[in-house]
Amino acid sequence: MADAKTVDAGLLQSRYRLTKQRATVLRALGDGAHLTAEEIFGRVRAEMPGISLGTVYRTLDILREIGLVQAFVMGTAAARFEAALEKHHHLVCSGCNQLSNVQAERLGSIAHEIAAKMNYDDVDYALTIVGRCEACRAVASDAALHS
Amino acid sequence: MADAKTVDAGLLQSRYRLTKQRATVLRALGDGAHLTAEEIFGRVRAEMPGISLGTVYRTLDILREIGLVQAFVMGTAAARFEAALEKHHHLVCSGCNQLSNVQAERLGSIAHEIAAKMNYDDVDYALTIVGRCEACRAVASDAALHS
DNA sequence: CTCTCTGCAAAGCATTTGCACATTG
DNA sequence: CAATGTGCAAATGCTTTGCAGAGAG
Repeated sequence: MADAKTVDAGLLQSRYRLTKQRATVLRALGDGAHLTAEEIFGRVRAEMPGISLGTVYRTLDILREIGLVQAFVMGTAAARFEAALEKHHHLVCSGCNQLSNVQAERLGSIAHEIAAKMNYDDVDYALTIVGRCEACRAVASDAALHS
Repeated sequence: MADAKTVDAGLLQSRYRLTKQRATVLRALGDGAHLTAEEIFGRVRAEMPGISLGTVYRTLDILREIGLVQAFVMGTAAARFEAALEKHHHLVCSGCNQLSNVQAERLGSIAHEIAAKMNYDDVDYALTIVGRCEACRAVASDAALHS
């Protein structure tokens, strides 16, 4: 959905300017990680020491608006951002908050059906699955033994 | 999933005490509304003027832990809470943030399949559909005409 | 050259928390 | 009574914003 080439093109085609900061923020998400704004700030600062956290937030907001970045809002903790590659959903561990990407092709028709029934258009959808990962399960049963 | 009776029972069976504040907060959500903590605070204060917002937050947290309340985290805005009645999902308007409940029975098997594949247990899932409601669509096309 | 963007630092806001007193079971 | 819960108010932490100077097209 957005490879290295479409990244800059995406900005150029939008009403936004292509600046070093924006390109760098996008590159920071290039490895598909789910990062907080602060973590992105850290990565970006490595090659652009003068950048400010405010700019990172502003940039992420723009990139999200254009569709190049996807945000995942955690409960209380900081939101996590990732490059919008292919459509996917999220599996979160209730114990350690580990975030994984998962596919769910069959979802599209379900979501669109529901939206149509309610007379909504411009439809998008996101499935979040919450569960306990293997590691956290181990820790939990371990704790039970020692109590 | 939680009618008037199970409400108090839920608290009693838990490791938490049944206090007036907790019962009142639960009652405030009795009509199925999606309310922010501040709005709940307003409702509760009507019949319990001395209650504090901090207590509302603490109570909502407990009720969520017990499973009597479901929280829906909006992007930047305040989270919205509702009584956990039957399993359902959310349809949000991207224009006005109107939040509606929708059913999606077919989702369960999909979510569990995915979680199982990743070796997660204790699975829950939530589908959020985002779209533009009829009213906002009308406003948008209206604005286009006048530009 | 003009319009947009950025850095900086301060503000905003939802939510959390420490502490002393009140309540519950 | 002992353990929990509550009110109050201050603190926290993520995110946003106003402003003046810098940079893109």
